[in-house]
Amino acid sequence: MVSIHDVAQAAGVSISTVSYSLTGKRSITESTRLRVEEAANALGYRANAGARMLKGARTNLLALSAPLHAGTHAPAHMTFVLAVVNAAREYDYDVVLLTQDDATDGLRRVSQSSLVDGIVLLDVSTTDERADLVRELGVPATLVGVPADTDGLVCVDLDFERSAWLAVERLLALGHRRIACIGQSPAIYERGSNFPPRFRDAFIAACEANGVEPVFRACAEDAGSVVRALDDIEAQLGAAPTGLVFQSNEPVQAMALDVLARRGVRIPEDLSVISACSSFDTAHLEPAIDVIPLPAEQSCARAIALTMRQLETPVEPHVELIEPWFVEYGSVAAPPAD
Amino acid sequence: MVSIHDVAQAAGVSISTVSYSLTGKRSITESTRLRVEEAANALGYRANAGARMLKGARTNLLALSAPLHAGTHAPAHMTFVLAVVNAAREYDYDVVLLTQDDATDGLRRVSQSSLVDGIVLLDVSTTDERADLVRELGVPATLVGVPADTDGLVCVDLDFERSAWLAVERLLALGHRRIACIGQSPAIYERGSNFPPRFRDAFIAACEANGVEPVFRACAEDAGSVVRALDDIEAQLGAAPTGLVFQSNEPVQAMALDVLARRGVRIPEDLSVISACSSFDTAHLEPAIDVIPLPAEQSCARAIALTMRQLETPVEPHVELIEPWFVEYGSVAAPPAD
DNA sequence: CTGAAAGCGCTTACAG
DNA sequence: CTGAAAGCGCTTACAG
Repeated sequence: MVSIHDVAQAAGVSISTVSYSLTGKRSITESTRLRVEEAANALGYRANAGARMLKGARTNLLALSAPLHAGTHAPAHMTFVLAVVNAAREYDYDVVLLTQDDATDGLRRVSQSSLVDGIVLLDVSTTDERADLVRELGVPATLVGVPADTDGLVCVDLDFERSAWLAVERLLALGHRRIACIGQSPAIYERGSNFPPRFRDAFIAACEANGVEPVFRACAEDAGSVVRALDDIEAQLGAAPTGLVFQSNEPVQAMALDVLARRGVRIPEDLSVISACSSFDTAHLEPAIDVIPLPAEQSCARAIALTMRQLETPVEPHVELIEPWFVEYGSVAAPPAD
Repeated sequence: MVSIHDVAQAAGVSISTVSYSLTGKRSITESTRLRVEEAANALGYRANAGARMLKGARTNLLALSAPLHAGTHAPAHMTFVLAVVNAAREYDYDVVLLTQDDATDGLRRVSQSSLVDGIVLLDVSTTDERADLVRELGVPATLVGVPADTDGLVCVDLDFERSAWLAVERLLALGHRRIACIGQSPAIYERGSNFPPRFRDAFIAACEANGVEPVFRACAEDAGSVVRALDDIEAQLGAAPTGLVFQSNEPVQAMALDVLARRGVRIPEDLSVISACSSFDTAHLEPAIDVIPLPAEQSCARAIALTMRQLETPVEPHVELIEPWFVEYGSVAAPPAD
């Protein structure tokens, strides 16, 4: 590998001049700077990563802890991983990917060996052991997701409570009174998952605050469960709902739409449908469904920005909630006249 | 961060003794070795990554180039990424994840700065610019996938030709004569994709070699296309096929099975179905479908093993094809009596 | 405006 | 069996 000495020799300057020329950390006569840059380019020089790290400077490496438990939707997960990597590149950072197998060991390893400058945690659960670890390690870190105990942590997430209210209020404003929500698989609510319970509780609260019956139904990812969920909802309401909120993964939403279509339910004439906190493209559903997006790009960009800020200066621990927004594809309208 | 000096002081030995104790690169009196290990554990010491790299030793970091073009199936992709990370951990390696945006720039950056010891490329296309880059950089590297020009490269992949033959011969052996294959989206064959054309051509060759009409139909990922593909196949054969091979992604297979079910086609009584080179779990299809798996774990484990071997000793460039195998779920039987 | 030199934290010949 | 010291390739005070 070509070293700083090679470049210095080729440019006829000292190694410190090479370093300063390339980092721009002090002013250099234009002509020599150019000479150095030419030599560096010609030789394909890049500062040795190890040497740069050693100087106690930045390693320009971030750890991304991305466990993939069963029940995590792989495409959604991939979206977040890619969003983190791309956001990190904006700050000239590369990402070391850590997976399930060694969630805490891995984080300990890469931070205690000073391999990484900071950490981003994805898919944070309510009782996430990685949260304690982050507190213990005292490394700059940002969690995407909000654990039960946020003490001392910097967290980013979509505001799921506001998302539920947004969906409910949208339907209420149009005059809907029989509304329901199809949630994630029951298992998701039983283990310490993060946002699904928060969304569910907020959905119920929003309904109650507005004097409509809160009908929420968890739903496993198979055709039978979807049919049963739809039937249960209708039974509980005593009539077909006029507004339906999905807070489930893509296959469940696709299956439910399929069942509704076969039953002759027209969207939005008979039923208004909103897909809440979805990370996939609901415009490709049949029909396209209005969505409150789960914004991977925004969440991850904020997580990276907050991590970068922690590298410069201490950041007050806090939870940053991203305001939800609505994207219309025509699946929401006034309820049918009874 | 705690340094080797802290450990040396705590254990009352020199730093070289600490180093040798921990790396095991020379024999140390049991008692002092124990004392060192205790001190190291108590202090939570890990050798500084930068310093270790600098000594010209291993960085214990691998670059994983995982571009995600449109048309790449995200879950399949995620499976490969995780398989690489997990396989690398077996060798005490961590993985720096590089994505689309800077495929070649990124590889150049991490290898020329000596950040990584080697490279693994995923999702290699026929004319992949990363192949040229690997040749140019001269870094230990393994491609998962086979580009058109494999000169000087180490590649691993499932043997797609053999997979096609395996599927065809399975059906022929049971007496099927009207067989067809539903392939990937047409766009996949037009751009320089890697294995789909290889599979298609081998499927056709296998049919012709056995004197049956080769019916291959590319198919886009929407319900209309699936219906048309099935109809076209029947038209071309002049009758319903008795054997069907999927070489498409999960949604297309699910949609096709759905259409067939609605038409009253029973599997395997009326139609034998094989899912070829699929990375997802075909046991969850309705009905479960026999599969020739696209073995992410095996491919990635081999890719890592081959990269590791290149770190020790030069490895002769070669293409290593993984022998395909068959997993039965009961979707294949003898054809119906005409 | 530029250079010589210290030092980051390791590993590993070189001594003893 | 163990230690003192060189050196990996940078960055950055310190001189001039």
